[in-house]
Amino acid sequence: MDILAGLNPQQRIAVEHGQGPALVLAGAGSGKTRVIAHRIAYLIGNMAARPENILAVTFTNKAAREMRERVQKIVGVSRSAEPLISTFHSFCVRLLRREIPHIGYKRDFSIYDTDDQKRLIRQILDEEKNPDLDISPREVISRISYAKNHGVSPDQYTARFPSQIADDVQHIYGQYNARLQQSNSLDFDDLLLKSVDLLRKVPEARKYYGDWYKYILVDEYQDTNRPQYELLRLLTSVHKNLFVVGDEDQSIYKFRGADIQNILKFEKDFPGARIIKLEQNYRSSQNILRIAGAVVENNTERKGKTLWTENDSGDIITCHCEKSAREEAGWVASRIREVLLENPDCHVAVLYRANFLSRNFEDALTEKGIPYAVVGSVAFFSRMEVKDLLAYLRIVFNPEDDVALLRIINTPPRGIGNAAIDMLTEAALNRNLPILQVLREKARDPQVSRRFSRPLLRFQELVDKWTAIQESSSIAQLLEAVLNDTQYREMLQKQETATEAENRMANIDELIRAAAESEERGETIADFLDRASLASELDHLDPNARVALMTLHSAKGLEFDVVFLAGMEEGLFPHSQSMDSNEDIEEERRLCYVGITRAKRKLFITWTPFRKNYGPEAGFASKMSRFLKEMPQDLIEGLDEPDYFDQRPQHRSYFHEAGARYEEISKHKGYQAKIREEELPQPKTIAELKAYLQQKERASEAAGSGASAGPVFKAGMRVRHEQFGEGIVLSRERTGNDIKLVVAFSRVGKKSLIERYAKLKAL
DNA sequence: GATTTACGCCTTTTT
DNA sequence: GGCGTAAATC
Repeated sequence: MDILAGLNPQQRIAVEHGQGPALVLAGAGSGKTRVIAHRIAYLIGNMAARPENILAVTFTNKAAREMRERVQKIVGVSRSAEPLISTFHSFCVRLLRREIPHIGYKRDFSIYDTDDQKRLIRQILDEEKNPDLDISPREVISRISYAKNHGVSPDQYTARFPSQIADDVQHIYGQYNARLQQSNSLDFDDLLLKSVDLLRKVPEARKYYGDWYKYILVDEYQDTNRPQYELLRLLTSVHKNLFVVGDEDQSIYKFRGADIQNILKFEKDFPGARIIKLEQNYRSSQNILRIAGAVVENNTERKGKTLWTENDSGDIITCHCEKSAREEAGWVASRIREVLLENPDCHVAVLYRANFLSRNFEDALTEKGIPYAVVGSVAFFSRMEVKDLLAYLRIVFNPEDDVALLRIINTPPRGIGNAAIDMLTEAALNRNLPILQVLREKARDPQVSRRFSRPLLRFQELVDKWTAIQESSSIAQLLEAVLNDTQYREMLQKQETATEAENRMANIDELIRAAAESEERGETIADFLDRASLASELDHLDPNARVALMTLHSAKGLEFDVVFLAGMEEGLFPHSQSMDSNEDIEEERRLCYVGITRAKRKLFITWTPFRKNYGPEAGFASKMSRFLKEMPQDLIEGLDEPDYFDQRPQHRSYFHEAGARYEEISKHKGYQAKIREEELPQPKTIAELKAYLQQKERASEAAGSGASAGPVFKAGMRVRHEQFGEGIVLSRERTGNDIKLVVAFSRVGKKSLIERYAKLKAL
């Protein structure tokens, strides 16, 4: 196969680029994967590069796999060396499994995913025993990750990111890092950081790998973060052959530390870099490209390129507004049915801003009998039973992995209760030892009562047994041994409903199959665990699925004949938490651009003013997304806001009210913002809204008055509860948006109740 | 120690 | 409104 055949002039220039750094600015659908694949082939075929000296980095496993297949198609499958095509994270794991002893870890380190991180953080928070420490593990994790990605160590934290909780975060951050190291474990961020660390601190390693990888190619360069950038710098310090492909208009991972500046100032970072723009789009119709371009043009943080295509102008874009999220989903499902009836081979995607939106679409599609695949709901490797079994493998593989140990120490129940676990963790903490080692001691300690030590000893013997057979048996066999010895399946049958247990057993079988397959490929237990840690749901997307449901983020890099962009409302898209700064809005806009440009032939956009929040309705009507208004209006049909009253006579009362509320409330500018802030419990009318706000003001004067009409309870009052009977109010205080009452009932004693829900009667 | 009940958090996006 | 973990209860 001729490597250069079928390439357009710009693609060809990129593929034929010689030595030195190069930046390919590739718009959506302009063939960037193609360019990388062909360049790899070109390096091997025309520049006499040895395949094993080539490293290509992608962001997802799926992209890596596809790249590998494409390269093989062009150069043919060679039995000798192949170029290394992998994600940043798996490249780092590979590097570290060989070299990490240089920086004080053991080769069989564990990888902690978000769930493991959360467990560790929670453990640390518990040990602090400090009631003033009021931070959620989630918050801590995201702050630690942010710090790590910006090269800020625990001792620099307060100085670099001052805030009210900085001291607490700094302390926990330090603890967290120490505990990770003690458990011989790395989190996702560490995989990159420790790789950088290694190459910095160990000149021989830097020289070796820098020299080894003569050509490095990076896909989706706009999404690289700082550690990734540093890693690339170190790896290219010898040959300087860094070839990156990216599109600043598709940079959507700022929240994960991606720095759009990496692509914007590439020429500064790598002097003499050649810049190549790919502007011809092969994917979408002209109309789709025009609206995509019109949206992203509103951004300032971009280099600017204009996509063009030889494709037809195509269909007009269809916008549709429904009266509820359910009906929005129903409408989408109906259109999908039409599309599939017309062309059964059509690939359709429903794209949304946040995962929780998938539910309505799943229901609607199921109702209409349309098969679909969801990306990113509950990932296979994060299912409870799968994680349990992997934790067993981890503890055999890395006996210092405390998080894995604590996960399964009493699952299934084996008589090691909370008291025993507390004793072990405390001793381990005091003596800086892995919990398993302390457990070994306590299991044989004559001072420990039999009641505690016997189960410990039995558990230890099991672990020893598995460790012993690990040498001689396959991963699948080891898993079977664990399942038998622990009676894990029996536990599921006992604890779960029949269908649930069956489901989980099927997952276990699937895991064993995956283990067997992994072994067939010649992988070790470490490879298998690494794969499980770094796998993502996207990797399992069935390419034959006609209808795919996923977030806009997951959709990057994919294409579909027909795309539905759902939930196009202010507050959802752009998301309310990304509306404060222009920088955030620009990222949301890029996300919108990504969504639009996934479509090849036809784009539908839907929204609803009356989406439910957590169950209750939002309490105000959402407005159409500003991004809709940025699109050329002549290319879209159905943009006008419909009249709800006439369309739905059968729901007249409800929608009359909702519609009236919408119109009236939107006239009162400023109220909307206020409602948002205070999370008003559903104002039904403007009068009620005003009453609420007035009452609120009075309340702030005379601190602590009630939120809604009705009797106001005070300490000392006698009250009656439907279930608990009569009692006396002891105290009344505000907690968040609610009023909490503590009432002493004569029959059932002291209870705390939420005033709004308790249905108390004054006596 | 297991089963039941309460509450708290969630809904931004992920390797 | 729903799920998972933490406390309360048996």
